[in-house]
Amino acid sequence: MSKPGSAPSLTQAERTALSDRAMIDAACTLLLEKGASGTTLAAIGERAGYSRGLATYRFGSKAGLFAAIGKAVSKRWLEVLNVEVGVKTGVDAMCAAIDAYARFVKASPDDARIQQVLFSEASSPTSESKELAVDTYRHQVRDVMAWLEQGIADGDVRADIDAHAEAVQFIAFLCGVTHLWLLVPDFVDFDAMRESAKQRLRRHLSSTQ
Amino acid sequence: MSKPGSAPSLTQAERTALSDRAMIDAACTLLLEKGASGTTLAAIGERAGYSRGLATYRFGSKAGLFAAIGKAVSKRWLEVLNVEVGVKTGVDAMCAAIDAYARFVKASPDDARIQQVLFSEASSPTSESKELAVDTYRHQVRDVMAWLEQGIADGDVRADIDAHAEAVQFIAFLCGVTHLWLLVPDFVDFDAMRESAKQRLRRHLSSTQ
DNA sequence: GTTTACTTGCTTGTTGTTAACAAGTAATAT
DNA sequence: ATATTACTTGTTAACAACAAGCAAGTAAAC
Repeated sequence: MSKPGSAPSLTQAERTALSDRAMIDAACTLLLEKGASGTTLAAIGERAGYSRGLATYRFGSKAGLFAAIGKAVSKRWLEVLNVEVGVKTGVDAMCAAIDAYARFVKASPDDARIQQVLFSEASSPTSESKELAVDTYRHQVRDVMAWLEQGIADGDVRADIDAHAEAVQFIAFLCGVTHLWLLVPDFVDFDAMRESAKQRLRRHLSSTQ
Repeated sequence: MSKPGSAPSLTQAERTALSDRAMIDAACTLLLEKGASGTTLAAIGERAGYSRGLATYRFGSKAGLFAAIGKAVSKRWLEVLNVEVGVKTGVDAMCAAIDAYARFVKASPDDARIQQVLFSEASSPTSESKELAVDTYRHQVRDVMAWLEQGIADGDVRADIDAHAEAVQFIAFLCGVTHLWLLVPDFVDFDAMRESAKQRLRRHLSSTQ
């Protein structure tokens, strides 16, 4: 509160929060435009209105910044998922997850694109974002597995399935659809896919044919 | 045939073929070890027994070399696929494709890994290998679609499906499974997945329940 | 209330690595 | 003998990462 007038007069904590956010926003824009390897730390800092060195200074490294972005995006997706799935279990929960994902991609396509770009990098043997991707997938598979096991316990899901294998295949399906959608957008119509995928799930997993 | 003894005395064409192969082999080894971004052109040339500059000289650029590798791997996969599918159509052809893929991954895991690493890079907006990946996927979807349409014509496949959407989902499923397998190998058991996936296909697509 | 010591947010200088290209050399083909 | 070809070495520009520095802010001492 020392300088009234021109300067906004922020506390130091507010300043870092502001510049962090500005750089994350800039990084997202550049990620969508030029991809991970085409995005430079200098460009991020400068587009955010700061110097070329700030991004490294704050996030330690390029991988550190990308990890922060990946974490934020994953968090937003999990919120959408939790709202849609709620307390559902079994095939209902999986169908809700499909709807949630279609909704997420429609409402926040940039988030979906960014997650896909960052997680694709994780395929590289030395990728530093590998851990985040692996943890995310592990978590998702565990959730789906729990839905299936509860569904079996409730008698809604066939008892002769391998819950883990089915969960992995379900997550793999969503991964693959996103991958193809990002690569060839006109190929994948999420709405057309939704009903077909849900029908397939029910036919395959429901105990009540 | 001028220098008997020490030098192997090869024609120029033989020499380039030899060095090209040596560099592609070296690049594959390094790709599996360190990923695409961790692999340097200098390391490729030197591991192949040549200078740091030869890889650039021959393939024009890093992307050019990777494209050559991607093309070679895709070609080998398509050969395996064609042998397994043969003249099958409809759901039978799709089941054969699943078997072929499981066989390919088991017989040539390195090929599968390399293809996955290279195609993952294609997710990047500025990727130069994007075109190859898109073409490959387009080709595969077209094939699956043709199988489905023939199956519908023959009365083996339900006539009320969207062949294109189903084909995209089938390819997406295979992409996703590979992606997860590369990222978390102990997660994905191709053999456990095979039967389940084939059963799901039949239940979903066959006209004869 | 003013001066002094310290912290913090950010910038600029620098280094090592890398892809890409250009210029060169020596072996091969004609 | 001359031209072509296979390959190497020199060089440049871009980049990530780090270190040193600067200026604005903050708190303590007098």
